[in-house]
Amino acid sequence: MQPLAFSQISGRFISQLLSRRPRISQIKQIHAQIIVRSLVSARLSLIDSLIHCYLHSKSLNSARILFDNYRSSPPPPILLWNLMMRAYSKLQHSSEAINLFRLMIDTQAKPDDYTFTFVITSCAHQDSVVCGRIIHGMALKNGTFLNLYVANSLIGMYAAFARVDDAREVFEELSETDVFSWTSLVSAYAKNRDMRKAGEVFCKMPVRNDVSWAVMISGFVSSGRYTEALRYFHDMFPEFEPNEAVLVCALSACANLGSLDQGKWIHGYVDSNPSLQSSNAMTALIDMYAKCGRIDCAYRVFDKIMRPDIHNYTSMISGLSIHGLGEEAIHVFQRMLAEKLSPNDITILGVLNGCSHSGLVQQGSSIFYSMESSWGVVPKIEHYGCYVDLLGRAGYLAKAFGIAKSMPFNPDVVVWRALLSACRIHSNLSFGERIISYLEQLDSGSFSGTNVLLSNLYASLGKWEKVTQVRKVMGKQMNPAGIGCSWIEVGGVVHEFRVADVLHPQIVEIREKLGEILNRVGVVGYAADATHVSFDLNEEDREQAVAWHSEKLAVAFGLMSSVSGASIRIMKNLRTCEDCHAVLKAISKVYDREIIVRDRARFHTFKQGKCSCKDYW
DNA sequence: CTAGGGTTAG
Repeated sequence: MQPLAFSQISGRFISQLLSRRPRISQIKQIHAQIIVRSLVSARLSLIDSLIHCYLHSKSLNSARILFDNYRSSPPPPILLWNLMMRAYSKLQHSSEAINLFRLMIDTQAKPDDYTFTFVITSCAHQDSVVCGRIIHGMALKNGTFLNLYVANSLIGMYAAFARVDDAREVFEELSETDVFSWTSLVSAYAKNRDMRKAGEVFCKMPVRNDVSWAVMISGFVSSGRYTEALRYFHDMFPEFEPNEAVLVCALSACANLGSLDQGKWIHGYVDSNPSLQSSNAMTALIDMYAKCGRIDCAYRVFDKIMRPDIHNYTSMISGLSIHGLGEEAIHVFQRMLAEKLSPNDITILGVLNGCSHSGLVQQGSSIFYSMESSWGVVPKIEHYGCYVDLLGRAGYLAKAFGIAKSMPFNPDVVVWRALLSACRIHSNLSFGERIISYLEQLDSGSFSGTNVLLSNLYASLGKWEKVTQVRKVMGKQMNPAGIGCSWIEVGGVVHEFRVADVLHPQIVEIREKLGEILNRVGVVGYAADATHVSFDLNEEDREQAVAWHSEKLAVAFGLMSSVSGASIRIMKNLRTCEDCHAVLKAISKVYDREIIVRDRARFHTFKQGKCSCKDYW
């Protein structure tokens, strides 16, 4: 810390010093000098500047103490109230900003347009819309018409709560609008998962900017419409350069689609723009590579980061975990601890997940039981779910069940499913049926995922009449669009396949190729298993449906297009069925190809007739 | 030496 030279102190000199926004250590020295030399009474505005500087250096408490002293007499100017509120809202202390607003009203100070914009922005971060509605009313009473800034923050506030009608109402009342008003309205529809309406408003916008595009792209990503997200991403060129937020969203879309080629292209774009090389972008790149099956590339991005932060570490650890590299995940976790970085709840979820899939019961248990005392992370239900999964997979069914029953949460579908899955792995029918009774009591919406597990449990025990029974129920409940969907990326284009698909333009050739594949794998002993396929079809159509199963179509297309030399990557969103597993093993052997399948968040690598994943079937 | 300082969307 450089001591300041205070030989020639005057109020004017201090005022000049403060106007240069000094660092916190210097602000404190100046503050001390103001007190020592009793400059306060001579110059009240020095206190204003001092508060300003404390806020600038994010020392809210110091600023607040000065502000509170100020409040008695004379009253602080509106500007200071506003600055305090803005600081609270910027630093995510939205409740404190609202408290201050209340205090302001109580002390008869009159809020202005700035006050309203800051406090309404804070209301957007509250749990409920109630506060925002009240303050909306006050803003209306305060002036004859709504200031554009105030109105825009109201639209943004209603957007945050997905209250499209309220947002629209404020928007319609405006006599003039700007890009903020429009973007906020688009954001309201996007938050409400209504991308059709969001798109309509987006089209009507008189002026768009990078944030408007970002809102659309992130809206598509959060409603799971990744292909459309990438289409918008491409459409924004060359009119707009994507900013960091857009790239992170686009990378997330690539990660979810397994779209490695497009992900690589974005990586190149980031590499050539130093301004885009933020921590968030690195985190998204690591995640993208990991989820596209390229843990080696993820590692390379991670290793280039000078001082990885907690988010970089978290995505690296989670990436290793979904690749079944539990030991490696723990290794990176320990490296992170050695760097004096404290894990957050997601980091711990990542490590536990890694332990779970690698059978590291000791390490996982130790992390689970010490997470609160060591790092102050209170276990959430997800952590219990992960731990139950860890114990269950390792065969400690009774212990896992005990945790599920005694944890401080009511077990949810995820926890019961983890147990049910463990019952399947360890062929424990009696435990499985007990868990099913718990699952049925939960009465929570869709049971399709549960029924898949249940039917697989019965199948693994050879109880075929039970399998048929469950499949019948499933056929009635399941959304046909949500099942049996696989996709593969070839040359930057994602090709999607469904059971009994006829939509693909090259479907005839793909079908031919599939016929050839099935003939060749028949020789090494693969026989299609009709019990796991397309339950809503009649017996007659089953034989064909077996041949048309979505993963097979994707693989056939991959072989036809010679994807990435030796390896074929398929991404899918449903559990790999036994039949698919068998055919992929056979194909990897006959065609001498490496086939990587991503099933939800897990990778299975098929190589020379074997699968890397031990715990699966 | 006083005035001015401060706004909204992902």
